[in-house]
Amino acid sequence: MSKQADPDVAACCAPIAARPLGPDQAAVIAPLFKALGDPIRLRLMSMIASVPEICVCDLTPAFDLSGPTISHHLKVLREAGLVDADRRGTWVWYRVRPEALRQLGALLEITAAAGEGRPA
Amino acid sequence: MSKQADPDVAACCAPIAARPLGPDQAAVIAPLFKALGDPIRLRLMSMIASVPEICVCDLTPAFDLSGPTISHHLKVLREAGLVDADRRGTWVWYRVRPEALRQLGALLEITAAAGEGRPA
DNA sequence: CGTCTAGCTTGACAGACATCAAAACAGCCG
DNA sequence: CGGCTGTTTTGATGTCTGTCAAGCTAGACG
Repeated sequence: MSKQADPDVAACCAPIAARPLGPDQAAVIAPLFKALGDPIRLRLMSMIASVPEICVCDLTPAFDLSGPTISHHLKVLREAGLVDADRRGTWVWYRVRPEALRQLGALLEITAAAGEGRPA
Repeated sequence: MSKQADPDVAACCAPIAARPLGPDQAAVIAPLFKALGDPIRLRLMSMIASVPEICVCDLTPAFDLSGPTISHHLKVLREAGLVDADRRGTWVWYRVRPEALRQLGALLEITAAAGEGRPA
């Protein structure tokens, strides 16, 4: 376990609207959004984020999908660095990585510089 | 122009971590994240969000991609409801839809309920 | 009307992705 | 050890996506 890509958090902090993202920063951040860009993964993410931690055995039955498919989606979230998992005895427990969530949230903040002050 | 899907903003407001997203809400929101899940689109989005509005003719030369490809990505952003566009004379101008950005930002906020209070 | 420029649409194609079945792996318990 | 449950990996398959070339539309300008 515990094998998730560390997405070089330092590369991005300021909101998307503060100044244009460079190609490198975009290449680092886009995969995080992509990981959330699937309804199943978004629900998984929100289920995991709603509690301190949660067992795969509680996630799988919430979907009309095979076990391997859920496992695949969890792996995507893991490799994006959005969640963390470890096995405890028979079961595997997932929890969210708050930094990653916070980082994305900060990116979407709308600052004074943004398209807010537009007339129409 | 001005043909973007209106993603039923009412369906979601509270952070992802507040409570699990229902399948319907996830189906509405995931496409927004998906639209941001491509490096090119993320850069386009950030370029558009950095100024009140911007002409396609200023976006295209920033990338090593054909015009049609940029146009395709802009269409994806448009149909996701993240940006808005209209033609003014010869040029087409894009601007961000602040509500959409704000909505996504709110979703990623980490509230007291989240995985924060975990011991290790 | 004719033509030029800016941008979009269509068609085609290679690569990526979601899904499942089958097999493998990790712990428990008899 | 041998079987049992829970989870991940592998392989195969159909669908989706990013890209470009070629063709098309909208407006400006004679």
